[in-house]
Amino acid sequence: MERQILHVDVNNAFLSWTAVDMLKHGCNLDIREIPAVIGGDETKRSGIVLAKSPKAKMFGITTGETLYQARMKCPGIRVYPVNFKLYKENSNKLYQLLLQYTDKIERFSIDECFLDMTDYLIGDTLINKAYEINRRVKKELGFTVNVGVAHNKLLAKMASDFTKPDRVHTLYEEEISTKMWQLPVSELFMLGRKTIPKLYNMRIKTIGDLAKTDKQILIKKFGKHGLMMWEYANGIDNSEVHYKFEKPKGIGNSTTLPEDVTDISRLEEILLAITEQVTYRLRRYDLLANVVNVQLRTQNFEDKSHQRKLPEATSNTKEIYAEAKELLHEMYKTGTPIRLIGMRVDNLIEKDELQLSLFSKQDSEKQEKIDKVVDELKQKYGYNSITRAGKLHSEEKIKLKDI
DNA sequence: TCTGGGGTCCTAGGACCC
DNA sequence: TCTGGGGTCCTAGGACCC
Repeated sequence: MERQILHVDVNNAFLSWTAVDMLKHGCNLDIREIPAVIGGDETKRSGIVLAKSPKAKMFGITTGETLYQARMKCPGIRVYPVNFKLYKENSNKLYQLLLQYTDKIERFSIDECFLDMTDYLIGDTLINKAYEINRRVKKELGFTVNVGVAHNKLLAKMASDFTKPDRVHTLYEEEISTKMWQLPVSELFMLGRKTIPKLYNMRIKTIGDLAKTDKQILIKKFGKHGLMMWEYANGIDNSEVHYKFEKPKGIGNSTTLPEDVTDISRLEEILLAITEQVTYRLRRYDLLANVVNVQLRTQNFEDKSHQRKLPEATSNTKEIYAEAKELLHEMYKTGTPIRLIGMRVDNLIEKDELQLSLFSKQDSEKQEKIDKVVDELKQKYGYNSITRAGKLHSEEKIKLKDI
C-alpha cells in the first residue's frame, strides 16, 4: 500500500527561533527581515555562520562559511549568538504540535521531522494536512515551516527543499521528471562536495542525468553509494519512518581550543573534562561503551583519530579516561600545535546486557557508586556543580556546556 | 577575529582463524 | 610447498547529514 509521508522543515531554524524569542521579549526588530546570521564565537575560534536570514542569503552568505567571509559579502551584517537551549525548546514545541497529527514521527534533526500519515487520514487528504500544519505552526508557534508531501521520505524531503519559506510542495511519482530532474545534481540528498565533481566529470549535471545513467556503472564506480544515488535520483526509497525513540550508537564531545596547545599535560586536563561529560551522558542513557576514540586536529586542520576496544564494556569515568589518555599519548607528536581535541565512545550496549564475572563485578560496583554520587549531584545542581579539583584551572578557560 | 560540534554509515587493510 | 581464500574482528579515516 502506498505510504503517506510528510517532511516538516523549519525555515532558517536557528535564526527564526531567535527572532521569535527576541520579539517575545519586547524587541521591535524582526531579524528575519534584515541581513542577519546566527554565528559562533570568533574569540573562541568558532566563528562560522550557523543560520542566515533570506536577506543575508541574497548577499551570497552561506551556512558554514566564516563570519569574516560573511562580513566581506555584507559589511552591515548583524550577528546573533547561538542558544541551543532555545532551539531545543522550540523543537519540542513543534514536535508536540505534530503529535496531534500522528504518533509516527521521526525527529530527523533538531529542526526536521518525518511524519507517517498513512493510518491517519480518515476523511482527509495528505495535502490538506500539510497545509493545516503549515498554518498552525505559523499561528501558534510564530515561525514558519516548509512541508514536503510525498509517498516516501526521500521525495518528501526533496519537496520541502523546493521554494522557501512558508510553503507546501508535493512530489508524487508522476511529478519527479518535471519537478526534480531539472535540478542540479548537487541538490540531491546525500550527494556532497566530494561526489559532485566526480559526477561532473561523468557529464552528470542534473538529477535527471543521474537518474538516466546506467545503474551498473554507478555501482561499479561508487559501490553502495552508487546504487543509493541512482535510486534517489529515480525517487526510490523504501526506508521507514523511525518513530520509536532510539538510544544513540555513539556519544562524543570535542572542543576547539581558544589557542593552539602544545603542552600534553594541558591536553590531558582538557581530555579529562571532556571524558567526564561524555561518560556522564553515557550513564544517563544506561549504556556502556565498548570502544574509546580520541580525536586531534592540528593547527593545519589535519585530523587524526585513534580508537581502542575495551577489555570489557564500561561507563566508568576512570576506566575510560585511562584508555583515552593512552590513546592521546600514542598519537600525539611532541610539539605539534593542537587546535581541537575530542573523545567519543562507540559500540554502546545496554547496561543490563553485560554479564560480569564475580571478580570484575566487585570492582566495577565500587566504581559505579562513585560515578553515581557525582551524577546525582550534577543532575540536581547542574552539570558544572561538581568539578575535579585539579581541573578548576582548565574550567576557567574551557567553558563547558550545561547539559 | 579564517575554517563548529554532534552524529551515522561505509570502506579498506591488516590480523587471525580455519 | 607451486605462495589459496573465506569469514570475522579490529582500526583509521572519510563522506555525508543538520
